[in-house]
Amino acid sequence: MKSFFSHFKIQVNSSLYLKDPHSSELGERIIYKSINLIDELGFEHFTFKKLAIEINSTEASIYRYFESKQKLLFYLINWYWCCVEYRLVFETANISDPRARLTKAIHILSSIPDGDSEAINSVEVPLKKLAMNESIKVMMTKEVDAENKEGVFSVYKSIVKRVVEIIKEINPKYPYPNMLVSSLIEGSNQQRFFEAHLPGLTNFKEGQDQVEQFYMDLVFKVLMNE
Amino acid sequence: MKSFFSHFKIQVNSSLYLKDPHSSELGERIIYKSINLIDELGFEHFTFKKLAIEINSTEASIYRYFESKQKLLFYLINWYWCCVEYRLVFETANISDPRARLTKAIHILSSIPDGDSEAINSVEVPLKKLAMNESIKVMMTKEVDAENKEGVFSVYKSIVKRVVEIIKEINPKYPYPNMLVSSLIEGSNQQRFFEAHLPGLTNFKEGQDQVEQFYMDLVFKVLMNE
DNA sequence: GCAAATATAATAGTAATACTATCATTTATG
DNA sequence: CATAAATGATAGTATTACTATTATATTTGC
Repeated sequence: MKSFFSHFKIQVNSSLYLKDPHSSELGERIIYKSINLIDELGFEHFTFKKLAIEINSTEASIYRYFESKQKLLFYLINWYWCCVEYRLVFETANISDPRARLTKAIHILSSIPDGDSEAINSVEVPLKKLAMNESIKVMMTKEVDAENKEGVFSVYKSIVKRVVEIIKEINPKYPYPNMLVSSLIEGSNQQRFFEAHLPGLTNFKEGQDQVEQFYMDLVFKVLMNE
Repeated sequence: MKSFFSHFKIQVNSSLYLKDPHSSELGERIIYKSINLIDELGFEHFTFKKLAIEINSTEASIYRYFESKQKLLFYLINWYWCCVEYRLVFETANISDPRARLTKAIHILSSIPDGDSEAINSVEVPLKKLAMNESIKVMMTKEVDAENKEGVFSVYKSIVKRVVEIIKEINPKYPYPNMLVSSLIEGSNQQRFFEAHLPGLTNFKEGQDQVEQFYMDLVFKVLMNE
């Protein structure tokens, strides 16, 4: 159990920072404040200058922690992915029925966690919102291959792999488990964006989590054996 | 039939340009060259300055046609959406079986068209690649609500609506047709990006269009009545 | 408690970006 | 051929995404 815990100590890939932001008070101010500020401005309008003003510091100081705003966003997204993997492991650990485990996994991947009862820390919910609205912009770039080589996507891949394993228990013949999981993760983020801004592309209903229900229905139907 | 054709004369929403690029030779050089250049550099590294050099013109001249590079990209994406709607209407027009019509629609939405036999013009294929890799970056921004009000998404919504109608013929009780279609459109683009750069998230197989097959399988299973 | 190391702040500077403005020149049109 | 319209050439601004330098705090090791 020891190696298990050490794996889940929320430790973001060190290629994403120049200096560990958790190692100092300024570092913590940088990451905590950037979550709000990116959310507020949108990543395009977010700058280190604006962040520096918010935390009463300077651009130069922030650059000692992160080499670019893209890396900072990747850091935050990785932090979120670490939260998700943690929950995925612990919340499915003692469920023996693979279908119940998959239900739990779909919930974790597609819903916005309840801050009080589900989130493992105070930033999981705001991080989820960041990942939802901004992550795809730093993923779908020309730099993706270089970043992949640095290991930026290892946690993400590990999450997909874990859920794929559950799917294989339920229907080992299903030919597209990886695509099903990755399209669920990214698709649910996008559907929530659409719900908020382009509801005509969705089947929005007040007071119901249509996104989670949509994917719950979809995944189980797709895995049905004929 | 006349009003039909006039609807499909590839006419991109006029809120997207200051001066119609199809009205002059320079305008056409701008849009044709920008397709290649955005694809080559990625939208983040694409600038009007670089485009101006490529077409032997100036930044100022390009700004007479498009108020920003975002609007230019939206213009190109809308152009692509117009191609897709055109094909969607004409290629399904005389198919009576709704399942065969849906098969065709999924093909049009999820595949990369064959330049010789399928594309309706010389830019559909490069436009598809642009839409695939870059569209989400201008869609998921803080400006989306303003752009939506200007009608930038009307063709996109119309495409979704057309496919939703087919789905309703096949299974009128299915509760999430809009989400199914919009997740298919965006998801297939992303899955193709993953295939190329993060194949571990997919079920890539040499020589097969796994993306189209994945969605073909998925949509029909999801629409099955119990 | 003090020196040395380290972290941060303050400031300055650069090249590129995303524009706007002005004016001269070319090209199309009536 | 005159006039308008389109384009080119040039310049300029504010912002961005950094890098570099030096001064001032703050921490730590002895």
